[in-house]
Amino acid sequence: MASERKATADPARSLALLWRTREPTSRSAGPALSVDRIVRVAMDIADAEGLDALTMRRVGEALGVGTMSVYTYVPGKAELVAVMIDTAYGEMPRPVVEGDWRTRLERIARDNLALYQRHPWMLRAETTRPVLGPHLMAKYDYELGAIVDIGLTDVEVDAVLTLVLGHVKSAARAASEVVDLERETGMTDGQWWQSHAPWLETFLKPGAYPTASRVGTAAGQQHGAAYGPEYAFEFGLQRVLDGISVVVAERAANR
Amino acid sequence: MASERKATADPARSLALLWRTREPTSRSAGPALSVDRIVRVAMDIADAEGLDALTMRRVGEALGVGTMSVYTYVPGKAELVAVMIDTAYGEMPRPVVEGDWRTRLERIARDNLALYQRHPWMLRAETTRPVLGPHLMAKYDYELGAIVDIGLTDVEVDAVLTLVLGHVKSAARAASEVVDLERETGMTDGQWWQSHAPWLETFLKPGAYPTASRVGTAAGQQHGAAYGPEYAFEFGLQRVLDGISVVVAERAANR
DNA sequence: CAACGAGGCCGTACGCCGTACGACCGCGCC
DNA sequence: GGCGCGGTCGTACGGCGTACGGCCTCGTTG
Repeated sequence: MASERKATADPARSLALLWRTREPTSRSAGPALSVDRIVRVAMDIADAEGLDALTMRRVGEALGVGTMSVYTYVPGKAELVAVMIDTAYGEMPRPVVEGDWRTRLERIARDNLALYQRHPWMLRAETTRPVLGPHLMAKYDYELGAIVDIGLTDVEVDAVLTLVLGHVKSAARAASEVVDLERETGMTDGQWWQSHAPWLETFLKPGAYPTASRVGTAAGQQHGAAYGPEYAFEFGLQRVLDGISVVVAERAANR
Repeated sequence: MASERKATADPARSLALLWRTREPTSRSAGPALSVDRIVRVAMDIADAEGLDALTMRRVGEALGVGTMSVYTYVPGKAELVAVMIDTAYGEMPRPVVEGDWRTRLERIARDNLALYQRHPWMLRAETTRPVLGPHLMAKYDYELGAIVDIGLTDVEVDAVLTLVLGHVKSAARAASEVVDLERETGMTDGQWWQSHAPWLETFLKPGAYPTASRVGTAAGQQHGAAYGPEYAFEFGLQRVLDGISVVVAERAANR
């Protein structure tokens, strides 16, 4: 539990960490640790085993160092996760994409999905307030740049991006949950359904919830698993882009 | 951390709990506790103070009972949260709404938003696999019923609902994060920005990220806070519904 | 060249958490 | 009247994040 929330009374410290403001040590042999080494190791752990496996003890261990040494460089776990998030944003490509806004926005959606697939722990990290690191800024700037000129107001442009990124996160979360529950239980999604279905039928009065049964079954058969996260992503993304097209076209007509 | 994931090796037990299959005790004086009392108290705690404040010790205390007594009725915390979720679904209205599908779907979105506002902890509870309780089934059936007849396939109908509910959850989460960080830090969103902005400007090279700065400022000024969760909800909802309209119209034309 | 002080390192300990285990106890049933 | 069982719960264990204070090392200074 305890959450990844920052208790952070001190914005200066948190931001300095994110932006790596740090006078280099004058010592000849530099310190054994660094924020970057810590972050790299922490991301490796979280990528491989999930956020729950990321403990401060574990990080120290992986670095061959005492647990508390980590605290020399990072005020606490919440701040560590914040730096990890900003670092992950920094890994994203920011290509200049040819084509219309829809192509560009779709590309942004797919890049964000890929990010979440590479770092599923980002979906569970609760940030409450934006991280405000340099890479988030760069990402935000880049993504806005792809759609600033589509004829909407600045406020609307921001809302469009929020909408698309929100959809990506939703879909990514659904997909990720399937994956890591399989890891935890050792059962595939299909096996899980097969083990629950007989019991569920016991409780369910026959004929109850006809719509739910029919649609649920149809959806379950269509996709291999009971839920088709990739389908949900694609379908939803096209709907969202269609919806954005409607306003864009409206504005173009009224100009 | 430790997450609200169910370790649940035993589907029978979990489902029996959800569906309240329990032969009434023959004892004269019934037991002091019950699943319902536990769930009610737990929801009160979570509603008032958030999921982090919901501990088994706390639940026992609120019931005037030893911590471990709770485990007589509930296999563990994860299952407790699952029952809480299903119970919350049971509270939702399921009116027969007059009007077209868009009206009905919009109503569903607003009802779900209201649910999350009443029980923000639902946004943090990680369920990985659907809860499969009676009230979730009823909710799913009801919501599908509002849109089964719009001319899409069953699979698409399911995807439409997933899309809309996903948007609601995204927006609700954004709104909730603002609220409970204010509670935690004792600062409003505006105050938080004011305390961070000067530091951020220190790090930011002037002229860097022009688009982000302009759009971010515009969005910040438009809404009272730096982020306008209600606006994001409304804007996104209309876009999503517009997008759905496009397919619906397409199908109607091709029929 | 010796003394100092600061910065990096980290062992120990505290207060939380979820929950396994086994003891106690009072009631309904044979 | 004795038994068994369901409800209750005290204690304890292993894990977590992290506060605190000591130690050791090394560049700096007199």
